[in-house]
Amino acid sequence: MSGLNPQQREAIHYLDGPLLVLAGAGSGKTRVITQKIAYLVEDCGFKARNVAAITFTNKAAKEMKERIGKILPKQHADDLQISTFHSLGVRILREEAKALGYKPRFSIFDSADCGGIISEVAQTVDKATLRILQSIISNWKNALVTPEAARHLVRDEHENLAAHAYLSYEATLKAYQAVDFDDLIGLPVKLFSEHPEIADKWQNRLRYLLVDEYQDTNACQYQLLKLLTGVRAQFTAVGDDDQAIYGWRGADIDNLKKLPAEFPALKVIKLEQNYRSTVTILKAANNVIANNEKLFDKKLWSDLGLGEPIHVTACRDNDAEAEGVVMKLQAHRFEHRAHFKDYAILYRSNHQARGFEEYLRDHRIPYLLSGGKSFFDKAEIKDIIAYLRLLTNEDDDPAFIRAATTPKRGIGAATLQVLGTYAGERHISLFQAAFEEGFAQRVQPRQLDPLLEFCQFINRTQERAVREPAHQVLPDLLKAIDYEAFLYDHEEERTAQTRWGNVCEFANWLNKKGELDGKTLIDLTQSIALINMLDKQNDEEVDAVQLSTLHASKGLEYKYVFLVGVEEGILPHRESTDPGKIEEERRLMYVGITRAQRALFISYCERRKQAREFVPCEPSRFIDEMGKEDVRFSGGKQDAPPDKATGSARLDAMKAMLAGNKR
DNA sequence: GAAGGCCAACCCCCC
DNA sequence: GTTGGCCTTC
Repeated sequence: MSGLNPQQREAIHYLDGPLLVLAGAGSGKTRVITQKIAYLVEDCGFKARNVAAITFTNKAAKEMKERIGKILPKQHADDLQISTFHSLGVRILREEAKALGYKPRFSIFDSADCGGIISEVAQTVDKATLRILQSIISNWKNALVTPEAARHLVRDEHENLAAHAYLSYEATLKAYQAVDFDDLIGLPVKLFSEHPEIADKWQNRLRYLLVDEYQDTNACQYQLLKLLTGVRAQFTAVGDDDQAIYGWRGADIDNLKKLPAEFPALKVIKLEQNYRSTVTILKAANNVIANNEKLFDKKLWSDLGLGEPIHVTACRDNDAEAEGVVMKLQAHRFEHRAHFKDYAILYRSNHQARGFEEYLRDHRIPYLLSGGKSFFDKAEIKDIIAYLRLLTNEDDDPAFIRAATTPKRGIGAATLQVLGTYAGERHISLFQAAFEEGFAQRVQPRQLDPLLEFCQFINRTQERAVREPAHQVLPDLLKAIDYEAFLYDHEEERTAQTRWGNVCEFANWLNKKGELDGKTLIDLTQSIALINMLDKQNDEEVDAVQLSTLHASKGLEYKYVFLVGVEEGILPHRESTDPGKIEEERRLMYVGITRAQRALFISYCERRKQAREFVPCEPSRFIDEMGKEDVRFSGGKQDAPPDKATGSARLDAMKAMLAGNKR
C-alpha cells in the first residue's frame, strides 16, 4: 500500500457501497483495481472466486491477472474471475444455455458470419447498405431494443430495412444455435431478467464486482452490471469520461452520468494526479480536451517536470512520413540509449500501419502489431475454425458451408443451394438435410456422393473430438483434409508457406492446450471466438517497437510516442467531423497524446496516396488545439506552425512560380 | 456444375 | 494487400 496517494488509498478501502472512481489518464487506476482486489481477498474475507473484475480487452484481463499474481498467492489469484464482459457472458451462457433454449455447445458468430445472415434475410446485395444495417441492428441490440420495439423506432429507409431484417436475423441465429457478440451480453441480461433465481445464483457467486474502462460500457452492459450486483450494489466502477472512444460500438457516456442518479448512495472519488507524462505532454492533452464540453470537472496535473517539447512534423507524403518516423526513431533511440520497446507508433486506422511496417522491416527494426486484423481473421485460420465449429455444433450452417467447400472436394454452389432450399423447407440444418432421402432425390449422384462422404467424415471426427484431447485429433484432421497441399496448390510458394505456418502455429497452440489441460477440440472452440492475436504479447521481453491503433492503445503507455497521420479526414476521421461526432475524435487524440511518458512526436502528410493517386491533406485541427507554446514545428517549407495562412501563402507562392515559368 | 484465374474496388475503430 | 465479383475452362 506504500506509494499511494490519499485518493487512491480511499478508493481501495471504500467498501460501504457503490463507488465510482473518476481516474484521469495515467492516474494509476490499474494499480487501484489490483490493490483493491488484494485488499478484498486478504483483509476483508472475500473468497477469491467471489471477486470479479471486468476489463475492456482480453489483453488487459491477462495483464491484470499477471499483476495480481505478484501480490496474491497463486491459488487465490487463479480463483479470481477476471475477464471481459463478453468472456463472462460466454461463461454464463454455457452454464445456463438450457434456460434460453440453447444447447451448451452453441456457436459464436463473428461479424462476417452475421453479415452473411443479414445479407440473406434482407436480400440486399449492396455492401455499403449491409454494413449500415448490421450496425443499426447491433446498436439496437446494445440498447436492449427488441425486434418488435425496433419497428416503432424506424426513422429512415435504412432503419426500416434493418427492422425488417432484425426478426429473421434473430430467428436464423437461433436456428443455427449461434449467438453474435452482442448476444453474449444481451442473452445473460434476458436470462437474469426472466429467471430471478438464476440471477440470484450468480449474484451470490460474484459478490464484489470491479469494472474497468466504465466510460465505454453500453446500455446492455450496464444492465448486466446492475443485474449482477443486485440490491447489494457492491461494486467499483473506474472510468474517465475524456477517454470514451467506443461510442460507435454503442458505448454510452450517459452510463457514467446516470450512475449517481441510479445509485444515490454512490461515492465518487477523483484521481487527478498523473504519474505518467511530462507537464508539456499533459498540457497539450488538456488544451485539446478543453474544447470538449465537460461532464465531470477534473484537473489532471503532473509533477514530472517540463520535459521535451512536442514535435510536429509536416511530411511530403505518407511514404516520406514512414521514412521520417523510422529515421527519427533510430536516431532518437541511439541518442537516448533507449530500447525499441520504449517506442510506439500510433495511428487512427489499421491500413496506415502498412507503410510503417515496410520501412521497419527494411531497417531490420523489430516491431509488434497490435490490434488490426486479428490472427483469427486470417482466411486459413477461419477455414480450420469452420471445421472446429461444425464439429462442435452441427447446426452451424455457415461453418458447414465453409468447411464443405474448403478445400474443394466437388461440392459446389448449385448443390449447396438445393441443400439449403431443402433444409429450409424441413426446418433442419444443412448437415442433417444431407442425410435425408428427400434431398438425395433432388440431386445427381455426382453431387450427392462427395457431400455424403464429407458428412460422414465429420461424423467420424466428431466422435473422436468429444472424447479425445485436442492433440490426438487435430493432426489427423489436418491430414485428412490435406490442407497443406490445398494451400500450395492455390497460392504462391511464399504465401502458402506463411499461411501453412499460421495454421501450424494455431494447431500447436490448440495441441498444447490438449496436452496440458486435457481439453478437447470441442472445449476449446468457443473460447477461440473471443481471443485476439493468440495473446502472444506475454513475451514482454521482446524488444520491439509497438504499432497500434489509437483504440487498441487505450490503457497502455510508452516512453516515446509517434502519433502519425494527424490530418483532417483521418484524425478526425472524415465521417466524424460533424458536431455530434467530433468530440469522440478529440478524445481519441487525447488518448493518443496521453500514452506518451517522456516525448511525443506528431506528424502529418501534405498529400497521401489513396488508391492510385495522391490526394492533398491538411493538418488536423487538433494540432492547433494543442497550443503553440511547447510545440516545435518542422518540415514543410519553413519551420512554422501549419495554420491556414501559411498553407495558402505557400500555395500562392507556388502558383506565382508556375506563372513565372510559363512566361 | 465445379473450379481456377483475373481484375477492380475498397478501406475507421473492436469484443 | 486483400477480397469479391465475373468470366473461362474442364
